[in-house]
Amino acid sequence: MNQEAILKSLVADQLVSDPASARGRLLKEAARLFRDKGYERTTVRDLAAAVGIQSGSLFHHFRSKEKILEAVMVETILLNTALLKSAVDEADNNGDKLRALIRSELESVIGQTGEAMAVLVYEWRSLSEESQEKVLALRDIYEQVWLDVLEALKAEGALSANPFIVRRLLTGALSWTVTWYKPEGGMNLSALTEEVMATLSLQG
Amino acid sequence: MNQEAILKSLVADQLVSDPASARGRLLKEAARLFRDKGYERTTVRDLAAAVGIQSGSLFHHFRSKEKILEAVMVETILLNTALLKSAVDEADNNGDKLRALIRSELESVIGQTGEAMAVLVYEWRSLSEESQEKVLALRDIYEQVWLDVLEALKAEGALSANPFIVRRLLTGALSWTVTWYKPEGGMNLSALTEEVMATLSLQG
DNA sequence: GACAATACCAAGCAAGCGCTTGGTTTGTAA
DNA sequence: TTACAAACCAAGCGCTTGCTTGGTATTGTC
Repeated sequence: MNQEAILKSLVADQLVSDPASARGRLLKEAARLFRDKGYERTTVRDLAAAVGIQSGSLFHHFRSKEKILEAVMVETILLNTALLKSAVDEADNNGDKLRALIRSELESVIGQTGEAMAVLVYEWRSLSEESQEKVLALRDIYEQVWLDVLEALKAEGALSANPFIVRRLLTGALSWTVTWYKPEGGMNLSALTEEVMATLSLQG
Repeated sequence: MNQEAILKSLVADQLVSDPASARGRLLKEAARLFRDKGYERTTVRDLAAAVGIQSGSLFHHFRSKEKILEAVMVETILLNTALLKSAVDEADNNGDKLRALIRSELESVIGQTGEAMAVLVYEWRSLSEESQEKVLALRDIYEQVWLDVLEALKAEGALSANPFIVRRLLTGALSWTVTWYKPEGGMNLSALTEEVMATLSLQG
């Protein structure tokens, strides 16, 4: 299943907002603004202006500004978990599975959902505690996909370090790419993926 | 030269505030608050209360709230560049130099200056453009220490990936430790350093 | 074509924000 | 003791914030 099909399936199940709907467009703009200016610096007037309505009208769609942040995070993690699972399922050995995970996460961070992924990583503190728990539970599912592959690699001797530690180091390393990676720089996603594999000394 | 001596030397040169002075204590509290709540969520009233003065009195010490953030960042990077250089100078082969760099950066991120380091990494957007340039110039000096060692490792064949990319991946990986590493968890700094080395497949 | 339900606007409120002001206390040195 | 600067306080100004309110278009359904 390709990315488009996965998105459509999630929209059909009402797990993710249709990007064409009013709600979906607002979440998209919110992700962009939250990443560019930060959640706190982004005002409800900014959000409203980005979709061409009055600030008060926002509260017809969301109970509060924070609920917008929560929705951005929840929908992003649901979508990317689905994409990650799909990617890993298509590979048939653990080395290729790891490569697929790295590439999928890089795509999430750098591509379409990049703005929302950055928000997910860097605006954590702005969530209320209840929202944090909700997002955390979803995050655990995502992380388990990674851990299954890393533990398999460890078991077959291809990895010498602790899988939990490796995953945490990779989380930081991959999410940080959003601050420096520019596709125009001459290095495409495949090449970047291979550089990460090489850094782990796990070539082809 | 140990950490204490390096700090004293920087204080003597007036590059870093004495942690015992009013200014030094304010910067310490500011770093803690900025990390815990974020720069935007931290009010000048919070900052003032943390050192036991009225909010207006802050502006006797700093022209604006943003100048406080700038000072936290500038002093942190100056101190940690000095610590990093000192650490790398004490090792005598490139493998050990890399180990020293990793350990030094982990100490910066996790130890005494951890709060300020987190601010340096995650509150970038809240700086004015002029302040960003000032901090960026200092950061380049810090980064060059890393690049010298990684390029030497590449030249001697111990590293297969691109040194620039490796450094950027490590920046993310190491700074992210602040979100998950707890010394009480049973793993000390030396062990974590070795896990990072192992992840790079560069053991002892 | 009636009628809800949904989506939106225009106006503004209460609270909190960074920062300023005018004046007082504290420390230092002749 | 006097002189003066550095450090601080008490009060509050002007502005922005998230959000509310009461009302008006727009849309979908039978």
